[in-house]
Amino acid sequence: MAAPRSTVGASIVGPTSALALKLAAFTKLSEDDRHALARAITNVRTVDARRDLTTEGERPRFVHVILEGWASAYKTLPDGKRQIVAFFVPGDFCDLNVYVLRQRDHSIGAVSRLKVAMMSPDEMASLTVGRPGLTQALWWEGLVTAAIQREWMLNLGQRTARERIAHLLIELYLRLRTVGLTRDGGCDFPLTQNDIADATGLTAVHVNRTLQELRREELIELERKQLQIFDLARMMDGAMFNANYLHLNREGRHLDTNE
Amino acid sequence: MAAPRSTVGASIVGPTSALALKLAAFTKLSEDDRHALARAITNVRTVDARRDLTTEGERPRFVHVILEGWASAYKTLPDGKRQIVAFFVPGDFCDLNVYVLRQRDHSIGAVSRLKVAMMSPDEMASLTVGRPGLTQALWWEGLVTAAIQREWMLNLGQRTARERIAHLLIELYLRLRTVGLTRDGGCDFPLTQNDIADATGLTAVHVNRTLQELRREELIELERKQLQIFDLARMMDGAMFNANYLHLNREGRHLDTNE
DNA sequence: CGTCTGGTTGATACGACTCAAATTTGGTGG
DNA sequence: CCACCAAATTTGAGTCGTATCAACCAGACG
Repeated sequence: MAAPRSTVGASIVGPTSALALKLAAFTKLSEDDRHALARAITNVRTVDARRDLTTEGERPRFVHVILEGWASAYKTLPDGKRQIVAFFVPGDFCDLNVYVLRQRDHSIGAVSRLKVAMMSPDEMASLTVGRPGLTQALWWEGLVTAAIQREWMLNLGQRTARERIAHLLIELYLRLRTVGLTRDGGCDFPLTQNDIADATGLTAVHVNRTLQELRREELIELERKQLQIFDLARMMDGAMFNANYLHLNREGRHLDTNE
Repeated sequence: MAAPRSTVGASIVGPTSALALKLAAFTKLSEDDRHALARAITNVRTVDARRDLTTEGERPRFVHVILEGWASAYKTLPDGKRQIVAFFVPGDFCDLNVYVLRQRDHSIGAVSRLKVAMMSPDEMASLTVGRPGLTQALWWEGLVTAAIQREWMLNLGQRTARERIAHLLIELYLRLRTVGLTRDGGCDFPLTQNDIADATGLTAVHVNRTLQELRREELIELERKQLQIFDLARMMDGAMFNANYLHLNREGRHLDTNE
């Protein structure tokens, strides 16, 4: 799998934003597409770590795109149990098209300090009209989000604790890699063991012991919010990880612009 | 919550198809919208129970709409474990927009004998062009499908066996009710205990014992593929069921046509 | 320098799994 | 209509993975 070059200097809003890099994993965007994306990022908001961006029940007015930091989408039960249903990293849309619905059925919280772009329905519309490549790329983004959700169900329902955790680490590592946020085998990893527990349906205690196991076997290193994966192949094997669901192999290459 | 009237005589393809009934839970479609939907159902395929409609890895060429019967979407692991990630009942799209992707990341199987309509990308496009109400209704359908997936994650990750199973039964009952396929408290229910197990991340043995418990408490009756829910309120309570995520309260009523 | 959040450890409990076998149901052909 | 078979459901006994509860520790921060 061809990893994008590490792009340390990539601008947040420029034509090589995380979003543009991510969409490039689907199809080669035109110069115009990339500039339209960059221009669409006007309304930027900063959110402190552990603050909520939006909460369940709210009326959705904007679509959010992560520019910096990590966010999580979660649902809670009356008895206080909490399930994280998605993580969002730079380049991800939190909720494509939601403004069609009257109320949100989940909350979105900042895992680390966030910079997010807020886009109105109108802005989204003017971004896509007359840009079929970009439109399809955005559809792709939505479909991949749904595919990730399906894989998480497989994770929650069928994998063991160890497999679930390993799977999550790998997924996030690969997603960060496509937007240039890894450097050889490692990446920022702001999740607490509690976050991992809420995402995998385990308890924090069990997550702790399982992480120790992965460390003991020298598969990973994880401390001070830094993750290092020493042997990706062995990790993927142990987690029964199949990257198909991320659809990162330029599946829209027939739409590539050749400029 | 206003349940649609039972529509025993509703035609499969007419303007009161299950699909049209379902979309009406979002917005009142125009005469033209409903006829366009009816006309779009041309390529109908019948699939025997327990046969696959499409399989993982395949190139998606069509979008499927269920006209009759139930289907499931599932993923399997190399060690043979299987997770059902969705059930589809009449009026449901199996995979809105999938043709944007090069390969499917999950399979779709017939639970019972199926009638499905197959629609090409072109047909979908000509269905929506110039019909903003219908377009938004289809977006809504996609968003609700995603919302259901999130709720299932909450189910898999945080609820007990008993809650998971009760939740699944209620969800399917309510979904069938919006397309007129229930009659006072009961509905067809073609899932085997094995299917329920694969959808809830439990074993069939445990599903069996849990169903017995629900029966013993006179909450439900389930035999010969017929489900009866005796006390929906108590069931919803016991499952911590919150119907918000189904977005059935005509959230698109501002788009209603007044003809 | 105390406080707080996140991480670690130990002991114990239980919900759900496993394996194995029996029973019932539904469908099929004679 | 009955005999037969496969699929689905049910039952029992024993086990295990993960949860629970309760301390304790380390580093970050005001």
